Order: sequence, then C-alpha cells, then structure tokens
Amino acid sequence: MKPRVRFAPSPTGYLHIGGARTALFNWLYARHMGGTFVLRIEDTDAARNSQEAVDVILNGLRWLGLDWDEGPLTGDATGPGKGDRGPYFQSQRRANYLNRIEGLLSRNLAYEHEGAVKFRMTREPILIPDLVVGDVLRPLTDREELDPDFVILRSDGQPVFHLVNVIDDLEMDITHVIRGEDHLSNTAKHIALFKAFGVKPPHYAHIPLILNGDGSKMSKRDKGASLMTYLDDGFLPEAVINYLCLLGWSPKDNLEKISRTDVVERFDLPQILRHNARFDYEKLLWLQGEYARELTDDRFYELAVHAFAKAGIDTNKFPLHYVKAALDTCKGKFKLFNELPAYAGFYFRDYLTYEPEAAKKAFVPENRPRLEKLRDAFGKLPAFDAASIETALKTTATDLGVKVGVLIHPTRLAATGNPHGPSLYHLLEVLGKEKSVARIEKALSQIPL
RNA sequence: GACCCUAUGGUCUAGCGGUUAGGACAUCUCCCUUUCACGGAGAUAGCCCGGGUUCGAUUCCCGGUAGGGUCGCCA
Repeated sequence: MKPRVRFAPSPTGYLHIGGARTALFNWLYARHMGGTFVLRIEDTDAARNSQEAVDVILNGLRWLGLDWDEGPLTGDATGPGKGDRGPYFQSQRRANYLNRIEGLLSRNLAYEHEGAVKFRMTREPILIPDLVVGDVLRPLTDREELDPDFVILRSDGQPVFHLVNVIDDLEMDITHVIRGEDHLSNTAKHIALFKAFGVKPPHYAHIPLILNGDGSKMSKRDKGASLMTYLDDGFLPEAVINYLCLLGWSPKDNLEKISRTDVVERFDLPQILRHNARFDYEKLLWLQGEYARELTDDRFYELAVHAFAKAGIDTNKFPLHYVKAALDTCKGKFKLFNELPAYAGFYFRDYLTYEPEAAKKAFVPENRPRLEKLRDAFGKLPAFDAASIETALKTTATDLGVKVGVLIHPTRLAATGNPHGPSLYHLLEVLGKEKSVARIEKALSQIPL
C-alpha cells in the first residue's frame, strides 16, 4: 500500500521555517515512495483564521515547489479542492467531529464535564513506536496522574486539536504522520484516541526541531523564523530546499549541494537525525551563492528585474540590451537578490552617492591630473569596448608611472560610487563612453584643488 | 515539579568496539586578481562529564550535566 502523508498547518498568518521543513520531509517521503502528499488546513480557531493566512501557507509551499496531491486549491475554505477525502479545511468538517464525539459518549469513552466533553484517557503508560526515535514508553506525568482525561470538545462547542487531528488522519487514511518532535509526548493521547475509534494508529516519525543559531528555541519573533523572510530577502527556493534537507537529514556520503531529484531518490525516514539542529545562516548563504551562479540567463534576468523594481528602480526605462549587458556583469558576483540594487544600481541611476570612506582616499588632489589624463584617453578611443578600455587605462598608468590600481580605484568610484562592483572594464563598456567620461568629469569636480 | 527526546570542531554532519576521527560552512594564511566574488593550496579547531562492560571505548550500559519537548477548554 502506497503511503499517504499530510502536512497540516494552522493558518496563523505565517509559515514557520520548521513547518516548511516538516512539509518538505512529508513531500520527500511521498515522492520517494510514490505515495500521496495531502495538505490539510487546521483552521478550527475561527477567530484567528483568514483567507490571507491560508494564502501565506499555500504561497510558501508553492514557492518551495512542494506540490500537494490532495488539498485546497485556493485559500477559500469553502472553495474547491482536489482529492476525494475532502473537505481539506477543518472548519468544513465539523459534522464529522460531532458524530465521532457522539460515538465516544455513547460508548462511555467520553463524558460531559462543565459544558465540555472530556475523553477517558488510559492510566497505563502508552508505547509510541516511532520510525525516527524508536519505541518510546510514555507514562503519565504527575499532573496528568491527578486528572488524565482531557477535553476534546470545548464548552464553546469547538473540538480541540488532538481530536480533530486524529479524526482527520483516520478519515483521510493517513499512513505516516511525519511531524515535529514537539508532538512526541502528545502522541500518547493520539494513540489512545485511535484505539477508542477502533482503528490502528498510523506510523509515526517525529523529526527534530530547528533552533536559532545560538541554540535557543526559534519562536515567531525570531528573525528568520518565517519562511517568507527568505523569499523577501531574495533567496532562491532551491537553495532553501537544499539547506532544509541538510538540517536533520543526511545523504550520508558527504554530499552538500544536492538536487531535489537526488534527494527524492535517497530520502528515507531512518536517515533522519534524532537531535535538534541549529539554523546556520552562513551555510544557507553559501548554498544560495552556489545556485545563484548557475541560474539560467532568463531566470536570472527575471529575478534581477524584480529585485530592482522592488527597490524602486524601473529597468524597463532602459533598452533591453543595456539591461541584459549590465546584469551580465553582475552574475555570480552577489548572493542575495535584494543586494543587487545596491550592487548595480549605478547602471540605472544618474546621480551617484560616493561611498565616503573610499571617496576620502580616492578623490585626493594628486589624482586630479591622473583622472584628467584617463578621461582624455577614454575620450579618444574609437571603440569603447572592455579590451580597448583596459589597454587605454594600462597605457595611461604606464605613462604616468603609476600602478594600474592607482587609476582603477578612483575610476571605479567615479563610475559606480562604490569601492566594490563588477569588472571595471566591463562595466565601463556597458555604461558607454559618454556616461563614463561624464562620470569621471563629475568625480573631478569632487576633488579639492 | 513529573515525564519524554537528544549530545562528534563555532555550525551542519560522516563514521567506528581498535581510524592519522572524514566532509561542508565559518575563521585564518598564501596563490590568482582592478575591487568584490569565484577558483586553487594550506592551517586552526571535535568525540559533554563520571562510572561500568571489555584486552581495548568516541562507539555498548548506567548515572550526572546541558539543551530541547510535553504535561491547555492553543495548534
């Protein structure tokens, strides 16, 4: 029998990076086994839920490329879904829950208490067989000893998480529950409920949690806790996916950069690690650089243009060949797309602000005659291509008796405003003779006499 | 407080009853180079502590410590 797994987030308005990894592991397992990946929205808390909050989840999963075989098609809880075990919003499944509760009440497995309904929890320790952790024997805690029974239907008429989660897993024929380790202890309750419904519980696989870089627990407030911050910062989904795969799972053969299809081929539950992992932003950045460098031109242009637009720079005002030529000088030189406007905005702006520290060093009186001579040399060039520019600059340096760096650094600053950037000769070629000379001219006006 | 899970360099990890404990990120040095990035060469750095089992434990067992989780009419 092919496994059926599910990702069952609650729409709170954001998608936790740990939740994204849970979704990823479920998706990987389904794809590896040829099973079914179900997306179910646990929106029982009506006051807190909204279509926008659901969209955050759907968009996050889509961005990562984690497609679901069954689940909602839109954020509308009453809207259409795909799959034959729907609806896939818990808010639409209320009748099922009430029926199940009736059943438990009639068999005296649950009872009313102060307007709520409580489940008669077994007093015996419960064995939780876990595919990652192994067999876990979970006895009652001291507080639970006092009152082991727990509420399954609130006095306001809302069924609680433990109940609806179990009922849906049961009715959706979920075979493997892959979820965060924070649910491990609660699994005893879930197993007891499955037994009360006369059904064998699914297989469980509890995966370790993701912690902050300093080892503290990652809460909503922590930077980087939300998946969308990575999208907003200009990360590539393939980099995020790759990194997430490496957190708590290992291909075991020293592979670091590994494609999604290779992971699908290798992924299995026993390889999941048992201990929590700290989120290493630097390593994610490294992977980002790896993937950014091998982007196809078309995708690179698209992401770059979008990044500029987000920063208020409309590249559509420039000829397409100019935009492409400008972007070509940047590819592989930066990592995050939201860094691009600062890195290469000079191509699309007329007024530059010079980086103060660099300007202090470069725009000094002794550089005035040097830049003047270089400006004249550039002005006389018949063809303003990178090779000619390089030759002209080197010849000028030789004539002046200085190292090329003496000319290069002030020229770069004059042309871009920054001490760092794309290859100088290539960026000047893209800017063209007129702009290049004009920018040197402008820089000369900055130099004190 | 009780219960549960976990423990290899700073971080992610591989590994094993006997290994020069492997890789990656980060850090440092050097090379390449117009800057940055890339690439190349090298360096620093690790088996949480204490018992036990064993000829021999990083590896197996127990205890401690530390981190994380759970014990809600939150999910």
